[in-house]
Amino acid sequence: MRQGENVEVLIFKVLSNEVRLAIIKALFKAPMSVNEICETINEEQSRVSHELRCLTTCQFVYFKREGKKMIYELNGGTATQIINAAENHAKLFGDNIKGCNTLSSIKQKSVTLVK
Amino acid sequence: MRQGENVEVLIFKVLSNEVRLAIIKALFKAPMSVNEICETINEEQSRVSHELRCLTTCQFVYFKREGKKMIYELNGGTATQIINAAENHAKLFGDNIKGCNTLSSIKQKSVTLVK
DNA sequence: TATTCATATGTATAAATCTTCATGTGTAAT
DNA sequence: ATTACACATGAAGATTTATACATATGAATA
Repeated sequence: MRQGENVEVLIFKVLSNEVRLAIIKALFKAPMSVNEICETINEEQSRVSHELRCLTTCQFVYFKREGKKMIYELNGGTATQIINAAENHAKLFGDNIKGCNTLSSIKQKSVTLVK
Repeated sequence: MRQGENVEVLIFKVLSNEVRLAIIKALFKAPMSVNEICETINEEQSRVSHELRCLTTCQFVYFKREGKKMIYELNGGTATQIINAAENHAKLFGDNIKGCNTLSSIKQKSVTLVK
């Protein structure tokens, strides 16, 4: 992260990652242990643990111990709200966005709307 | 961007940048030329142009020429929806998130909620 | 208490993104 | 047609983030 970065930017950074987003979406359905998350999203355990730490720190999920397992659960509905709003944009404009190869240097090909 | 990345992740990536978010927020108020954006958010022109290209490609803004100037304008309300939802999360949990130093290796300090 | 299971953490390399500088392009005015 | 203005683009080095591997930790059970 860069210096002085604001909270909103950080929130979007957390969500702008395939694995973290997949974890959140998996937890939409139900609380799960780490292994269950790994199976659901088909990712390696240490990878998932790293991302879960990020998600708990940013309060998108919390956890509780159950014997040897850690059960992760979504924290409130804010993640859902943000993701739904993004899905709305994706629904409207997704086809254009899909063509992107890089972020800073996206190849622009007559994708601009003009009123 | 990584291979096969989905549209939602890309949308969040676009928003997870100080300058791009600042541009969008500047355009909340009114359509502006590139120079006006530069002055408003206090950033260099080439930087702003690069980020505007990203924003137009992803359909958050569009533009029209007016003489020598290019006037940039927000495209619909989806950006506002997404940002408002993020602000909602920030309002609830921002204090914890602020403590973060890096993204993948956030230092976790008893920030976890337990029901 | 030794072992196994479930998960977390540290770290190094690879990959992506940011940022700046130099320069290119289009429009309008001289 | 030349110049100035407004903006866009290319590219490279700097910085951040992702990813994978090795290993550590805590709980339960033998």
